[in-house]
Amino acid sequence: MDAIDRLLVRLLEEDARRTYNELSAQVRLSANTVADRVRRLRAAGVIRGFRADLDPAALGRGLTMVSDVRLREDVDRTHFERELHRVPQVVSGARMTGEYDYQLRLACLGPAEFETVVDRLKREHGVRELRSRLVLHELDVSATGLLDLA
Amino acid sequence: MDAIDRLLVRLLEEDARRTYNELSAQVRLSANTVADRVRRLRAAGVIRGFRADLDPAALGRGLTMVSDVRLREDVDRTHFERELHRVPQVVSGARMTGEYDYQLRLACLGPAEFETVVDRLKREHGVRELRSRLVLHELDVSATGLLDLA
DNA sequence: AATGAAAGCACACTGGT
DNA sequence: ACCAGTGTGCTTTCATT
Repeated sequence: MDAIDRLLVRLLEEDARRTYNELSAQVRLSANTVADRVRRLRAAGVIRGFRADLDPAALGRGLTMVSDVRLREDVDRTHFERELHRVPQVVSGARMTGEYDYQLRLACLGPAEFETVVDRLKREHGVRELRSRLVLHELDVSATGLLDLA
Repeated sequence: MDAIDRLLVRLLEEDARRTYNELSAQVRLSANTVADRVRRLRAAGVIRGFRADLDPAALGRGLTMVSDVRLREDVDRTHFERELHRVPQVVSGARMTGEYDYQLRLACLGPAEFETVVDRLKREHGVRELRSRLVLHELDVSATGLLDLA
């Protein structure tokens, strides 16, 4: 994980579809060596994968809510986590310390859909309490931050 | 934005480096047409870009905190949002409704670094109050959700 | 919008320093 | 770890429907 690896990661973070050839020109190594390095970064788990970055709004999901969630005492967390992918509006989530057990991010068509999601989480997934707020807008914080101290 | 576009988006969401050739085999159109469709999806803003998905832990940032933030009355939100990228530990953020003004996600080396970030946000960025909790682990919710109703 | 043909590139191998 | 050469496969452009 030297300076060149960090540069490669940064370039792929900007545009994951850059060719090895293009990368090689930037880092002044052969395309071959670059491909090797990228494979190593993947194998090491630094790069988890390459994803298309989608705009929920452009897909009609203009309403994003962040919901803190507390589960009922009797529900199994592992089970909750496994079953959560059945609710398509849940776009991410994390277990957290603090007053609540999880924080979920919900991308919805509108308030009506959010309402059905709330009901569903309570009815089918053992959610006891739910504290939600609306995302007004996302900040773009140029994801290069992860590399500045790595 | 028909069913084929949705399938393409899903495939690129799984692996953004799939070739047009591979995609063409999946959707039973020519590679050419697939490339056209993907370009259109980009132009339409449905696909914002292609990103390498990095593991903060593998980069040494093993401590992720979620912090709700309230700004001092006198600070300009636009300015706050523009200057935030100077704090490399801030990996994402959003303006929100509710008791707090923003929610930030902070990827830190450890508690000591988090402490310096807290101080810096208060000293340099007009943060008045900060309510933080630790991310225990992220859930993986197979990001296909955005497409199931799109 | 979709297709096929063909030129130009990029990629994965192998082998070699 | 890095590089060069080679064959194969990919992307792109253009003409066509």
